[in-house]
Amino acid sequence: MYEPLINFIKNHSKTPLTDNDLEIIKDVFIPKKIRKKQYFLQEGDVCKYSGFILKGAMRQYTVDDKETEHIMRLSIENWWVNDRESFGNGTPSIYNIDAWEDTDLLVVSREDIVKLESITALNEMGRQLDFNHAYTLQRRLNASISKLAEQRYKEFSKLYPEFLQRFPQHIIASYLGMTKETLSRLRRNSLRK
Amino acid sequence: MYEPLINFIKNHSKTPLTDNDLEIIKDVFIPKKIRKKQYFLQEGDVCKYSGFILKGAMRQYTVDDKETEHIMRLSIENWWVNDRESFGNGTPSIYNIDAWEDTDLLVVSREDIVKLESITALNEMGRQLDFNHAYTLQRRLNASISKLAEQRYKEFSKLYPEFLQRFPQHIIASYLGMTKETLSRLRRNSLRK
DNA sequence: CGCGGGTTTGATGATGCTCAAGCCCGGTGG
DNA sequence: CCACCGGGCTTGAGCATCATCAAACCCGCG
Repeated sequence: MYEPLINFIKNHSKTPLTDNDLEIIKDVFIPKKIRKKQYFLQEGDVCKYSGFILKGAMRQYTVDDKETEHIMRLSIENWWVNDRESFGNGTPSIYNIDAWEDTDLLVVSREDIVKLESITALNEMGRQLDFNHAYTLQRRLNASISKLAEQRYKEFSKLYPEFLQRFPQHIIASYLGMTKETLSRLRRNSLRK
Repeated sequence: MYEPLINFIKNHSKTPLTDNDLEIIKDVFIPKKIRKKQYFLQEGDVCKYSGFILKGAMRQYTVDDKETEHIMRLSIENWWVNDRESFGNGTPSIYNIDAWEDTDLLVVSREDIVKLESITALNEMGRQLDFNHAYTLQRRLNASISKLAEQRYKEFSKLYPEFLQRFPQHIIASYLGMTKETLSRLRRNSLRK
């Protein structure tokens, strides 16, 4: 059950994991199940857990004054879920995170995170993830500012084909910063060509 | 001359700097002047330097097929300039960075960065900066996806009043993902109220 | 004085949003 | 087995927001 997590850590750090590290990890990461539509984190709460997805799919989003959801992040197997900022600083989150499918996680709590500080590989992985995250956001922001809806969709399809399978179109549309209608029309037009 | 940099590091880490650390820093960070309009980094090149601004103002941007510039980041005194991704990985950058005003920097080269690895405070600072960066991008992306031009401008003015002084409106407009005309009209309308 | 860079204004049009309706499909319960 | 329902997808009409293009203006500076 811990295999996927262990592998992920190995793939995202140079430093190998000692047996002792493994002990700690298995001790600190706890299995957790979340049913479809259940919240992992609600706006206004502090993000108490950071989770690694073993199976399932989740989404992170804000809700505006018109009750419209804006998807900030989608996660499936072998991805992490949390609000880095809230989890890191203990401040209330502005995001909601919920399960789009029934999901199995391995989670660490904020309190237990100190127990992991001695593990070099995990620190490296953390840096790597922050780095990737910033990079992804930068690309997305750039696309959002400088590209048309159709180009954004094309880039997305190339980059994350798995997501197209897992999430319905209205979710993808929101992730891309457009309405489901626009996405629908745009796909029809692409097909015609 | 190294004061601002030293202070910045102190303010962004818990670990104090030893005398030896200071030695290394003064050895590795080199003063550099960049004249207005000169490039610090050009699209396609590897970002060889990471710089800390002592005085001046710089901008980071992409240029699209219509020759339009899209500002990704603005920096003034006590900010860093670099393309984190290119500098970190040695890959060609997709960004341009140039000086908007005559600028004084302290720069580290990619080769010299290893000499800083032993300095705990700098590592902490690095994490902190990546973290802040990701957080800023997330807020910006969220705004870009879910808010109207006027709200984006208002948030920006509150968050970065210094920038309004330092950069002309067409730069701010580009940073906010709108045209200078839109920004101009929007300001007129806000005043009327 | 003329020039360059920045800002403003107006007219027009593209892009994408809103709202409303209909369709499709799989699941549920009578 | 069928009726119904909910969720998702599509389509159309009208509209808001914002971009584009072109012109004029403003002002500091050589």
